[in-house]
Amino acid sequence: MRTGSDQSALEIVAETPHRLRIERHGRMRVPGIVFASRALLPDPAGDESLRQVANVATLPGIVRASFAMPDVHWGYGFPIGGVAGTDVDHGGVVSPGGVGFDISCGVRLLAADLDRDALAPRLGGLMDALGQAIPRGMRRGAVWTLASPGQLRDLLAGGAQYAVEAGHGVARDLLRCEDGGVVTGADPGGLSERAIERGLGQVGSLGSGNHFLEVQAVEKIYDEPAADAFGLWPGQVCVMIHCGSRGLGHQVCSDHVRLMEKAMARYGIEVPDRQLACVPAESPDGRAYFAAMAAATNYARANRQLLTEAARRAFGMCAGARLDLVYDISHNLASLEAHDVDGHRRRLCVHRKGATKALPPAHPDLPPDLIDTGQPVLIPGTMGTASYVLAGVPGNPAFDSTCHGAGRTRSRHAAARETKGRRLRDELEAHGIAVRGTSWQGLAEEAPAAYKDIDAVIDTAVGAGLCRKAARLVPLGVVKG
DNA sequence: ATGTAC
Repeated sequence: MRTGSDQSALEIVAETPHRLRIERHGRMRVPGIVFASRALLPDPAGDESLRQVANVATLPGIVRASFAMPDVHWGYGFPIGGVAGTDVDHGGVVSPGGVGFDISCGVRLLAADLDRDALAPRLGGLMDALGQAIPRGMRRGAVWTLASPGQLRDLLAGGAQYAVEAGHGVARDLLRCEDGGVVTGADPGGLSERAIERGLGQVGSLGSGNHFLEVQAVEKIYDEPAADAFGLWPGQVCVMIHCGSRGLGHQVCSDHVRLMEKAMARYGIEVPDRQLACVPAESPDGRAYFAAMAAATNYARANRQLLTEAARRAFGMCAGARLDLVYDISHNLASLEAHDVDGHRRRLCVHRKGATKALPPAHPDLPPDLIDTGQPVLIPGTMGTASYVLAGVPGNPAFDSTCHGAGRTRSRHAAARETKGRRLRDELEAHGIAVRGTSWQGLAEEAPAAYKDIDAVIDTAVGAGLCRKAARLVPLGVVKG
């Protein structure tokens, strides 16, 4: 198989129907493992993601394999849908490209005490209210305008916990956030002035691209005990929020890529692609990135918390309904974790870029009420298609990781060329899905036709032993960034 | 993803 413009062939072996192996060659330290059938791979004519899987396999300290999830596609340096663990006690690196520009981009699911049939007559009004209440698009305001850079620094240290303490949410919300809604080790003082400036006015905003707030309904339950523990039942109305750390996270990534491009030589590191800039995780530059990434992570968590409050107000007013947090989880992060590798316990820096952590049942990091089910995993589909709630399983080969979405097959440009925004809106409305967008082009770029089949992606993730299904959700209305 | 380009 040849990939894109690069004329050197990658040797790819199908190990199982759900798993391909890219054989080691050149400077690869480990093989590439892609959890996909050949049919699910992006078109190699416009996608270099398998070449990227092989490139990641050359990084210092990488162990086990360079992994790709079933939704893999071309990204900055690392593929989106990539997972890589490096041994930090043996020179293992951290790379901003392995996290992505939208640091701690993720998904939050809220469950209403409301059945879809009861909402039906009021859905239009609710969507209007959400359309008014949810700031979105490029530089278009936010739910919470911070008073000062000092207050932003408190938020960067405190995440969703800071937001709740300031009155934006309830204590129970934090029990249902990954990491309790706040990661430790953030150094807000280490962020550039530009990052702080960009962050001040965007707390509680969706942004654009594939970010959205969707009103959904539970269509099917696959795992009753898990659904019970997550608080989900058939016909229930839910809200899914997909967004990240906005301009602040983007600036953090840019700042540290630039620093690492210069610092790499000092550590004697060479990479096959400039976009894989990295430094040892346990170096001053590596620690600085981690501390800045943690601050951006807390920003993203607070962002989703503020949007939750805006959605709650709309639901209270228009539907007389309450929204409880099911879970909040990131799919763009690096974290320090202990894993068994070749019979030894190792401290790894696990990069997940467009990949979601999926801890198995009984994992010590789970809260007590989720210990028997495993970690809830939230997978947004595309507009007009299903979304999934999954759960972690034992024996996950990819450091307890799974997919994060449907995964693009067509570029934004190609999608916008082939689909008209207005027509897409009309089609969605004809299928009973209310649309509150911001730009016709933005809508067209997110056309479902530009993505893989979410059901096929999920079935592959399950078949590969990465997760199990808990519930399937279908869209009723979408507020588009 | 992103004040869609320093």
